[in-house]
Amino acid sequence: MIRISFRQKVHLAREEAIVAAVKRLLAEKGYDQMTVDEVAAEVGIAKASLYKHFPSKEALAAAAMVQMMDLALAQVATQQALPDTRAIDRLKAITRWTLQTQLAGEMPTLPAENSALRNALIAHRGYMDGLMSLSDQLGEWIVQAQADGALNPALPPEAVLYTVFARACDPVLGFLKAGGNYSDAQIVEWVMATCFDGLRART
Amino acid sequence: MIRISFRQKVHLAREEAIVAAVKRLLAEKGYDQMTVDEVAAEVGIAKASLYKHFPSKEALAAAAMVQMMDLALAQVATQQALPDTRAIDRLKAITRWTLQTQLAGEMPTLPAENSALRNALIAHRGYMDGLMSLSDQLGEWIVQAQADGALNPALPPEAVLYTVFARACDPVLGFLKAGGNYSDAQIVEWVMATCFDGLRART
DNA sequence: GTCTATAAGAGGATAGAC
DNA sequence: GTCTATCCTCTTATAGAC
Repeated sequence: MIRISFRQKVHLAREEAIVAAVKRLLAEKGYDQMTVDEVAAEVGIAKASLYKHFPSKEALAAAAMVQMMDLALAQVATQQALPDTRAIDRLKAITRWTLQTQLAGEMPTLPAENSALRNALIAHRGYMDGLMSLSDQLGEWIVQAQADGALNPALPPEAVLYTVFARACDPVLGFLKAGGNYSDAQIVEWVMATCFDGLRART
Repeated sequence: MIRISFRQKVHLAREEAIVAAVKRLLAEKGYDQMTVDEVAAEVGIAKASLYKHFPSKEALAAAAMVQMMDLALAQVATQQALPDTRAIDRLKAITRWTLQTQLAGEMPTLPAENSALRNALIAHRGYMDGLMSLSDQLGEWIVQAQADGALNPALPPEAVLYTVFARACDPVLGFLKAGGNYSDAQIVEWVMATCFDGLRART
């Protein structure tokens, strides 16, 4: 029993190492430019061994995306647990976490419109469940924040939701960071400001 | 002489057809997923003939990007020619054109962080000249609009510039369009609103 | 389950006839 | 300059020994 349990632990640890490598490479290069050879090299095992754990490159990427989804849901749960917090502040907290994660190079790029990965994710139950759950939760906060008069009520909640999601792949972060003139914290605050307050001056 | 001129016209017309096909495919699938075979098929010529006009896939894409840059510069010139127009309104007009173009499926996706295309573009004089010119012009408007009290003066002009550029690949447009519930015009106005006025309610 | 070696195929680029 | 046919590299995926 102990021996099997130990093997399972090793097995799980290896899979976690694989997913961690995929997450990093996905964030760095995107799905198309990430090769399975690179993943194997980064983990330090042979490519054929990778395929014993995951049946395809798509499955590899999907596992990484599911883990990101879980992290996002954990952030939501954290906000949920805070009492007496306004919906708008919860939304901002999630958005800030998203920006910080992307800036740290730990946010796998979301699949572009017509990626092969997109189809794999749509067919992936765990990922879609997470996405629905996340959308539902954020949707509630959005409606609440609009009722509170904190969010522009003229925008459909759907549009607000997508705008928050899109921060996960906002290229502005990378552009500003590439300049090298600003701290990560400063960049995050500026993008938060453009997102929630807009470019126009507030009177 | 006439014969040569005629041949040149045919040559130019063919190259324009090629670039048009590339622009469309680039907008539809992105650089990585666009194949040279597809381009040749869409133009209706053999792949080897394509390579008589452009030496590589990168050059093909660069030509399309240069044409988009020229279109953007033409929009800027149009705004420039309008007398008595506020800088903020010129910026908004350019942004709106960008959104409309993307929504119409005519905006080649900008190269992601580490694309092979990105390096080709950085080495491309015509593209970089256009980009500089565009940045300078928009930069002037941004500074002017901040001085007018129309744009948030706390944001570095750089951040505003990148935020406007990023509208060219904003996934929110595609998400909202995929829902099928809203007109293109409505979608554009909502994204314009989130961009300039932000998500928060204006008091 | 890990490895080495290799199949299978896509896709960028070119040779050479016309 | 256009075509057909081909080359060659890269990449996903698998076979088969251990």
